[in-house]
Amino acid sequence: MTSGDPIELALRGPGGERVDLWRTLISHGFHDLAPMAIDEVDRSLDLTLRTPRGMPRRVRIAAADGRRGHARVEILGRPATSAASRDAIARGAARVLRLDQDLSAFYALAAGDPDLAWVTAGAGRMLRSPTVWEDVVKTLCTTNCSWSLTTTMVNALVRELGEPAAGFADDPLANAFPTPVAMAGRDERFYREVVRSGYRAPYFVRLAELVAGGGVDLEALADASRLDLPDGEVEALLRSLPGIGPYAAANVMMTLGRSSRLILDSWSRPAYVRAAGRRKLPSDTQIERRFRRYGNDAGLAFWLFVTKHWAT
DNA sequence: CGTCCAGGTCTAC
DNA sequence: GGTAGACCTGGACGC
Repeated sequence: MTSGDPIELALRGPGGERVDLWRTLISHGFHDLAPMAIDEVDRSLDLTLRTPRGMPRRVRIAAADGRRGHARVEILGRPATSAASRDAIARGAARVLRLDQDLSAFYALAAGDPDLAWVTAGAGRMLRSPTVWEDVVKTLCTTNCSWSLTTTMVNALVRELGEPAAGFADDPLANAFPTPVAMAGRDERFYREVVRSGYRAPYFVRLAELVAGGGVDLEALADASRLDLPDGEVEALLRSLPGIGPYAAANVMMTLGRSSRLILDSWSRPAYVRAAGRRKLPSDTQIERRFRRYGNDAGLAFWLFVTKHWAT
């Protein structure tokens, strides 16, 4: 094997569960936000990963042809890399696909639910960003606005403040997502006038300063060693961040593999009504009751319930 | 042209 | 603790 060969990842969960790669890539809308880019024909996802040293690298994740149950991670732009960079890229890709998450207990429950038995074929991994920071900022960009404005804001952040990926100098939307330090270097006026973030501008400034200054360690929330931390504490920490309320906290938590909270918003509520074949919108409490049997995975069960049709 | 509202949150009662 | 009202932006509508 040379340094330019694609990296292969076995698509199996820690409990031996099946992993549906495509279903994972389209598990929620963030695959449409820069620097990620989905190709629905090729069924591949491009994204940009930082490496310990050197420029960020652009990679493409797709099914490995000829090897069932494996994903291929191709390094784009400048394929040749050091062993350390390849290792970082392999770990980054596995992290984005959530291959470390054990869904076997959830699948055991879902198998007995006629509405959700289908998920045991490999659904339920929520695509996540290379960093918790990126998922928090992007989630903030989804609050109280249309998806097109979300795209406008994220594109501006990546284009203006992200570090170019090796071999992609002419494609600013392939830049790595900006670091907290890079975002802390801009003022409220920049976020209003360039990013078009409106009243969210001061949130971006405060959030970036908080994280860049070490006041909050978001990345620790993804550490396996912190899994003993109760969901309530994680939620409280997220809710303490500027602009992060109940919806945003639940959304970030699901990317952390903490899916006890239902993501109830103006999109998911009507989606539930359609998926359940109901005529009118039930209260949030009624919806929560339907998924209570899933315990700490209630939010995941709800999300899969309302996005079932995405796969087909 | 104006009004409404999108994958909400914050502040002030 | 619960609930109005304000809040940027831009696309989709109705007039």
